[in-house]
Amino acid sequence: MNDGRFLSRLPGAHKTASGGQRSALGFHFRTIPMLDAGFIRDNLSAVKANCANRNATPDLDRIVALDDERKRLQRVADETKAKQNEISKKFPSAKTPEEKASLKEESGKLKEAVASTDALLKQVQLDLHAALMTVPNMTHPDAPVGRDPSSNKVVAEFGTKPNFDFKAKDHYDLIHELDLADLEAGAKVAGQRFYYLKNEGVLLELALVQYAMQTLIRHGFTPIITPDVARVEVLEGIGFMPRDNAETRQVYTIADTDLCLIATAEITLGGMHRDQVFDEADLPKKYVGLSHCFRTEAGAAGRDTRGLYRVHQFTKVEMFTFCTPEQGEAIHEQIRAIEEEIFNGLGIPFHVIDTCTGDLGGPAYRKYDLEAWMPGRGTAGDYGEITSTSNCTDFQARRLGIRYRPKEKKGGGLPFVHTLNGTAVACTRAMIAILENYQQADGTVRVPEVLQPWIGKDVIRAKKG
RNA sequence: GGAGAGGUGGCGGAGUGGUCGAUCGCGUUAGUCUCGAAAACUAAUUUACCCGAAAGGGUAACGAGGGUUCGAAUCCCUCCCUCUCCGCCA
Repeated sequence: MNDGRFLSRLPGAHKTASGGQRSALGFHFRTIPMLDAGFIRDNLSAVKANCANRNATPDLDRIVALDDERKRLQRVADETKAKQNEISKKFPSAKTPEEKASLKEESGKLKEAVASTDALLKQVQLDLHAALMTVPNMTHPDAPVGRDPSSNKVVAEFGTKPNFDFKAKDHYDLIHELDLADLEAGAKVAGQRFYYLKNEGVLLELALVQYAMQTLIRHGFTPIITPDVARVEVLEGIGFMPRDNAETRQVYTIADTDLCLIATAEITLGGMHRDQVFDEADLPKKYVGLSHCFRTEAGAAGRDTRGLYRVHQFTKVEMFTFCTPEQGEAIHEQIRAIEEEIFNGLGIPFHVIDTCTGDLGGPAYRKYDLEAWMPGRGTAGDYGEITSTSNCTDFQARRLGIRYRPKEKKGGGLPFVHTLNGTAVACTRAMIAILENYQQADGTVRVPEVLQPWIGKDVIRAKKG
């Protein structure tokens, strides 16, 4: 799904809870950006080209200049502090009051110098940080280049579109006729785009969750149920912008707290290991998380208003892995293969999209979407997104401070892990695909075989009366 | 929500104003020994940033932020978190 994440400027100073990256000033950044200034400096033309492909316009030259200034100020501050430390060391051996007084005076002057340099340094660090936050991830060389979704590339197709000898209904009609959900009650109680599931609608959701969980457990993923809320800084670490103004913000914030309702378990799964250092031997870590997802759908006014396609709350089973850079691409392919397995197992026709540069969003290095054929969508059926899997390389890990200790220590600091995520099942979208593809001429809907054990029947019929 | 106790390196746990980036134990890694392993012994073992080709040097960090001081893990203030007990509750 389109998570609605995008890059924008972060407000500069904000207090941190704990952890995070520490500068020489002791000042804490809540997050650090995907690309560090050194990388940008060394690869300036490549980064510029990448930003152009991604419709991003960070001021890269300014970043390099700010980094120069940062280094200069850091050196000045460090040297002054070194002098100050020397004076302190002399103090215990100072005998006379005069000696002590003169040491105090000297130290006092240095103290002022340090304070002013530190203030400048802090501002430069804030500016640099803010500028770096606007730089998107680099892009996989094989990802299609293009400005908008029209450049997305279909890389695989699975299943066969149903050939109905009747007029296909859309899921909205099926839900009402079979009494699987109550959208009116949802609107009355919580507002437009909320819903109650009912009857087999409930069983369908639970069955999808079970089916997805069981499949992922079979693939060695650790099952997790996560909180449905998370701190603002975790959202930012994952790449969301919860501090945006209310008109553009994609997530709900909880009044009088620094918490948000999560838009995906990617947030809570990714945040689970923030500020940690893994041993390389423990990687990859593969999780499958269940959560509710809440989205404001800002900017989607008037789109997909019918039925369950675009709602403010839904249930989702999400894959998330922490791994080494070397493992990342293979795991991305594995996650995509699992998504294909899940929807092939459900008997849903779908194709796979390799997302183009302009449509990637900030964190993703490469992204595949599965789009299911939905016979009731549009006038004669259309594809609708059902899953999405991204390789975020170290973009999120940098912001969340997640590193690993390599088996062979190479010197030069600990590398960041790579993170990948992918939808196993987003219940409402999967439900739409099932209802519309499995409908029959008599208005009933067959139950996909793999879900029957949990639903206890093979056909969903209209209720009597 | 109330009361109390705590937050130190991968883990455990010392340390109450300077010689502490931090005793010690465990773990991990390497070496010795061994046919091999274990045990024992020896050594290494936090991280970020800056300078440097490197060797090496500098700065910072003991939950977070601020304060006192020539000097703070250590004293003061604020906040966060964890644990125990009580209350409430699915």
